Amino acid sequence: MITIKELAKIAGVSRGTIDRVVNRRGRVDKSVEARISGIIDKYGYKPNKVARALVNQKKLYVIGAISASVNNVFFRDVVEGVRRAEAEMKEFGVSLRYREVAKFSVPDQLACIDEMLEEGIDALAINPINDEAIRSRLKEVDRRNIPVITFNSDIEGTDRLAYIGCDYRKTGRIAAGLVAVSCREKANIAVVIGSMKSLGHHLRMQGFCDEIKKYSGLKVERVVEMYDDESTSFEKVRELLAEAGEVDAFFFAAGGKEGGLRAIRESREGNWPRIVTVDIDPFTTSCLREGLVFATVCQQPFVQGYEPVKQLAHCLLYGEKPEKAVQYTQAEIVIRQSIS
Amino acid sequence: MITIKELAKIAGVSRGTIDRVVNRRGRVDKSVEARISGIIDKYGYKPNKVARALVNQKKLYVIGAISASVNNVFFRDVVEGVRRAEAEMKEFGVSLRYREVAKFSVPDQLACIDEMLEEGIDALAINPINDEAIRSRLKEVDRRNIPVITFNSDIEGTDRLAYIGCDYRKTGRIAAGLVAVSCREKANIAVVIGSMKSLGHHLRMQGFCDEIKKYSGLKVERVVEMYDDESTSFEKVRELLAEAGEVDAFFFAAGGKEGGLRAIRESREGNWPRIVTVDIDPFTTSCLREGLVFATVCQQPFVQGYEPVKQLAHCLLYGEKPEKAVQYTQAEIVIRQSIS
DNA sequence: TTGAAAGCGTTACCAC
DNA sequence: GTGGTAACGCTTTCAA
Repeated sequence: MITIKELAKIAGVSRGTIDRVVNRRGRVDKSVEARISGIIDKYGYKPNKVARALVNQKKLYVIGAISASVNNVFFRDVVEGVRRAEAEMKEFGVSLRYREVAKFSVPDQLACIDEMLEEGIDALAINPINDEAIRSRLKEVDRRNIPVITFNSDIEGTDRLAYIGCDYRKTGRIAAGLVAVSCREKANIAVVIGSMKSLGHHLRMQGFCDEIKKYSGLKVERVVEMYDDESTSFEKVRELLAEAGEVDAFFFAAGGKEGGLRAIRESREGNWPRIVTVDIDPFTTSCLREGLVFATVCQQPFVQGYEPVKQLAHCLLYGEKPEKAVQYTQAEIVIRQSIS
Repeated sequence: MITIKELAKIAGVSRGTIDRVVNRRGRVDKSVEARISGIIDKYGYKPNKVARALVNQKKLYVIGAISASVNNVFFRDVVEGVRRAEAEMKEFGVSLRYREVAKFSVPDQLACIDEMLEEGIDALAINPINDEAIRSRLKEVDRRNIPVITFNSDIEGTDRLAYIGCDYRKTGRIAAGLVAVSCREKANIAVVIGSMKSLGHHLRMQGFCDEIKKYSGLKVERVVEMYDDESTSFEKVRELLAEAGEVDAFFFAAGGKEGGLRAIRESREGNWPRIVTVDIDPFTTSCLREGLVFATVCQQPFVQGYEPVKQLAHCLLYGEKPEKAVQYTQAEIVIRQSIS
């Protein structure tokens, strides 16, 4: 590994000049710059990360993190991941500014971004609402040379360094596979979803339906929206059960499944339909334990909190950009025996 | 974060002396040592990892890695993990010496350890055979102050820093859960295992049987050993099918499942029993695709290669010991929809 | 047993 | 534009 010092001797210039070229700081003569660039390539010089980190420790970096969620049990694990990354990076002079905003409020999220910008952040991890105003604000963030990583849900048309989160369509397909395994012959299936307008939910449902079609005998008979609301979920599922009484399997494709699950539990004791959900929380865990839910497909919420912060820190500290722009978290199948 | 320099000033000694105390290098007056230890605690001094790494880069560390396996498909992913860690740590002056030895040959493994010891290694990652001779040799390794991490299988009675690998019993339990989901009412189950004498296989079977017992109607009727040999596997499974013809589900609890699966595929076209396996390889993947195998429980082979090397490197570079002595890899359920 | 000083590879700053 | 030098926090070496 060649060092900046050796390179300087070879090029017959000072380390300062090499440094300016390597880090594109400007104030270097065009011709000199070209010559040095050549030498850098020739010798394959790569700045030493450790030495770089040592000097950079003096700086105090602030990473902003914004979750679009309040009181969502899913985000507890995300926060844990964020905190873990924070703890690990603390000794390298990286600190964190974490904030949660209401799930679907564009103005809130906008205000939050502005606030952070004002307070001063060096990088941003955000679970963005896929909205025009947010998009243009994130472009502004990028213009200020603040690196951005999105997590949990993505937003098109910005220069975010990476998206780290669920492959929604795949989650749906896997859920379908699980339902299929548990229903040998024929089955009527109901899908309970948050909102058709949510891109993630929509993709999940598509993946699910596409896959179910491959099994003759299986049919998605009903799709119910419950707007992430427990009581709506409860009511709609109860209606569904009363109506025909012929639902053999359920797929709960979003949060807010508690209401619906309670409705099922109450309605037909002992003779439950086959149920697959997404994500896990204490309630789902108890449902797995008692056998009401037989599988749930999770999306590594911890990783969704941990990785964005970690990768942004590495970006600030060592100038390392994420290798992959789209990093899907694993679609983890959890059954009763997986827990504890 | 207080530095060694400041501490030296406070204690009224030189940095050298602090360094000697912190790193237990000896040659420090007893009373001085006690006093300085007190100050270190009081100010909560922790050596700066980055600075430490910077100086230590001059050193060239060698990590030895030994897998007990030749031509095993499973270990391809392990090797990938090892290589990845190697690549990442290379720039920090860590190099790797990787070797594979025949699966059950104690003399081979012993010879391999000795060889490495002679060539000179600074740390050892090993997939040990659980044997008395190996155990005592690993104790010798420890006596030489060479940190050891075991992976894939553990060995009792040594001072290995950590074990990183599968929770065999849990894998068995999860497999049982999957079989149970797919067999609604009654079912006769056959378990195909490598060898009862292998601790891992044994635990897996126990976990499986314990869990199956919880489902009335399900019964483990037969357990077959095939000694990790494809043709034995083929023959024994064929016999089994011919014999009674009443096996509703199979659990292949070890590698060498290819023979057995072929036997099933040939025997009853279209009307296959429910099959769960462990681990994944191209053959298993194709079985998942065609629907012969409906689920396989994997154990993150990549992680089993990556983490030991990475953690040993951190140990050498920063003096960081693994936080947990037993690090189970995730028991990952894979179905057709999980792949590609 | 202890201290002083050099050095690791980088960045930042101040002259020129 | 460019060069020289100090500094980051630690380990190592040599001298006392």
